[in-house]
Amino acid sequence: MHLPKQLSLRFADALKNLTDDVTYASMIRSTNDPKFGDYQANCAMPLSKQLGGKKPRELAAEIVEQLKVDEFCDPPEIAGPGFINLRLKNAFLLDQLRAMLVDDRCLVSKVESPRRIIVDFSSPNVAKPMHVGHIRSTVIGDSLARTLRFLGHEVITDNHLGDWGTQFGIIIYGYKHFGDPEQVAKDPVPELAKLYRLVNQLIEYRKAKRSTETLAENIAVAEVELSACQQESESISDPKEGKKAKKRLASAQSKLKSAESQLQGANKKIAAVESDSDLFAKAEAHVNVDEAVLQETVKLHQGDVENLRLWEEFLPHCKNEINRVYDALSIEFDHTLGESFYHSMLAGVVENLEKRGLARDSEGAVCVFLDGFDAPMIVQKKDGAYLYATTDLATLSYRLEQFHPDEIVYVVDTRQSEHFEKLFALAKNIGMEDVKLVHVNFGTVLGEDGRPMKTRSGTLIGLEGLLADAVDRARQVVCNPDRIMKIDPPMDAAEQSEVAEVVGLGAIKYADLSHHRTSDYRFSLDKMVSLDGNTSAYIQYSFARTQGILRKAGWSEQSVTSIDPSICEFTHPAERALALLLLRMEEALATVHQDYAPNALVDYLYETAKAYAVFNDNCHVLKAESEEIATLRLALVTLCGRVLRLGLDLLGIRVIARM
RNA sequence: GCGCCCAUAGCUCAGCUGGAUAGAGCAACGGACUUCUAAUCCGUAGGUCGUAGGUUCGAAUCCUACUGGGCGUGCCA
Repeated sequence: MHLPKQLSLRFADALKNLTDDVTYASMIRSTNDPKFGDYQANCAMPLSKQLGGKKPRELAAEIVEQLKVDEFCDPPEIAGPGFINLRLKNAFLLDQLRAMLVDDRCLVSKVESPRRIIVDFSSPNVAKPMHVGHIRSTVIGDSLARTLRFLGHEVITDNHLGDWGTQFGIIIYGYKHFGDPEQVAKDPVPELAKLYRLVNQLIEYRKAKRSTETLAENIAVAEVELSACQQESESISDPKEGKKAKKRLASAQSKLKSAESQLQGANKKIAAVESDSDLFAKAEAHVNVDEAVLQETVKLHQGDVENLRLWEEFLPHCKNEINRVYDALSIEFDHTLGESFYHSMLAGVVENLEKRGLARDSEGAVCVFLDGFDAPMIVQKKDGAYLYATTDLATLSYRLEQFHPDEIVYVVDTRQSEHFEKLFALAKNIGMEDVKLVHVNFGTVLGEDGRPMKTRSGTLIGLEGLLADAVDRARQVVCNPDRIMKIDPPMDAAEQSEVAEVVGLGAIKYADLSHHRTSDYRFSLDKMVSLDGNTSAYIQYSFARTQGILRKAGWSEQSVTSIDPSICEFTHPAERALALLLLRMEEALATVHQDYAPNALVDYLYETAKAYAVFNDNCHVLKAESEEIATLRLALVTLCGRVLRLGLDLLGIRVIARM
């Protein structure tokens, strides 16, 4: 049941003598103050302007005259400049609750025309240590896939694993030069991670060494520029010119600052290596490490026997590593077709582009130049290696052939926006027009200091450790003796562990999903597991309370199937407020789909849980004024539990019966 | 240089295709537990929605300029 949609159909009828434009009929939204009813129609004001002459309030009166909503609403009221306020009839709300009790979809209807949608998400680079930044794509993508599927679409999930890139060149190089085969065989995952970090550090060191001279020059240039700007701004008397000079001065200052911090960063990397004699010796012995790593990668791609063997040996271990994280997060994929899967198709992609005259040689690389973009899309490097653009093109055509999707959703970091703009533009150029391609971008995870957490720099908290931390924190709260003694029958250790896990993992997912996907957000473990405020624990706790009441009342969820027929009114505003929210699940899910934004569902669940808390405080079930009223309240409790569980499930978050 | 994104309460963030008095949470202060689980609820306080213009009945939302920050910008992904 999507109430605004139902109402807008009625408005479309009422407006048909005034306009053909259906957008007016759809201008219905929920009110932000109950005194204006439940929903408001805002069409009268813009329409009066469109039609000219007629006053908005008069037009509103005319619309109301034509409007037939009496089975849903009390008589509409006109307010303010021309708002039409709609208040749902209590009898209607109660009918809907009764219908909802015998509907396992919480009255959320399936879409009329299901689409086949591929959701491409998570896609980590295996062999690189995973950190908190990787969790966004995974959690957002999983939630979108679940939601779209529930809405009735045919969803195919695919984890486009980075299993064929430079990181394997790094590991192979590390293994060949620094690896201890016995150690690696015994304890592959941490050993390989160690090798990755070591070689990466050597590469960074080389880069830093090479860059210091240029960086120093940059600083010198910036200093000269700055002093010139200073002199200039002092000598100018004209206020307008002075302002401009001031601006130039500020710009020069920030340029200098940025150059200095770059040099500082480089020096830090250098010092880290040179202060460690063993590391320094390695760095000296591997002066060409970056070039050599690329060579290893090229050899792998060209089918070098040794490198291919190592890749085959290492890959399963790398997959195990990330699969442990997926297991912990209860995330599954229909397909895991990594980059390596497409390797044999890449040459064909480039050939095809060349044949069509879309790609051509430029500075030794094969490039596609697209209208509206300065930089080309490089599909083959001058050393012959392919790039992610090539793989993405191969992946796209494979998916079209294999799955015939109506839509492909890429849940990928917003920093890759330009790449996807190019990819989508090129797809259009080569005739892939029938499929809707969507880049569901998301913002950066920031550290506590507000700086972006970058993949390649600094020490990062491992993802697995982070999940364990969250569960531990949750356990401390769950096992708080003061609380746990109140629970009857007592929780045994196994149940406590279960609760800790569900709450801890839920906290991490919820924290991510509660922010709008496009905004950067500040990652704070303390906050998300604090279990105060807008957190998963609050929703999970609300759910547990619904189950507690059912238990106490001696009812199972399935056995609550009706509200006493004599009930035709609410007995408390909190009952009505909760009932209305329970009927708005579909609205929330529609927004999730429309904007590919799970935070709309989070907001809805939080609102609903808050309404439930108020209801809980004011409306006693077991001590209700009459048995009939008890049936209404029991129904609300049951339905609220179902809505919260369903909503959390669509976020990929589990619930427990008590906590 | 060019392109994209962001700027909302002390802090972290919402704010739906423009709608009525801009909302939560945290932190602060004051209340409510012989409880269907107080991991809760009620109340108080906190804002020139970065600045300046524009569009109109009406702007946090759309347009322009500016300020400040982030990201990207030919051979990583």
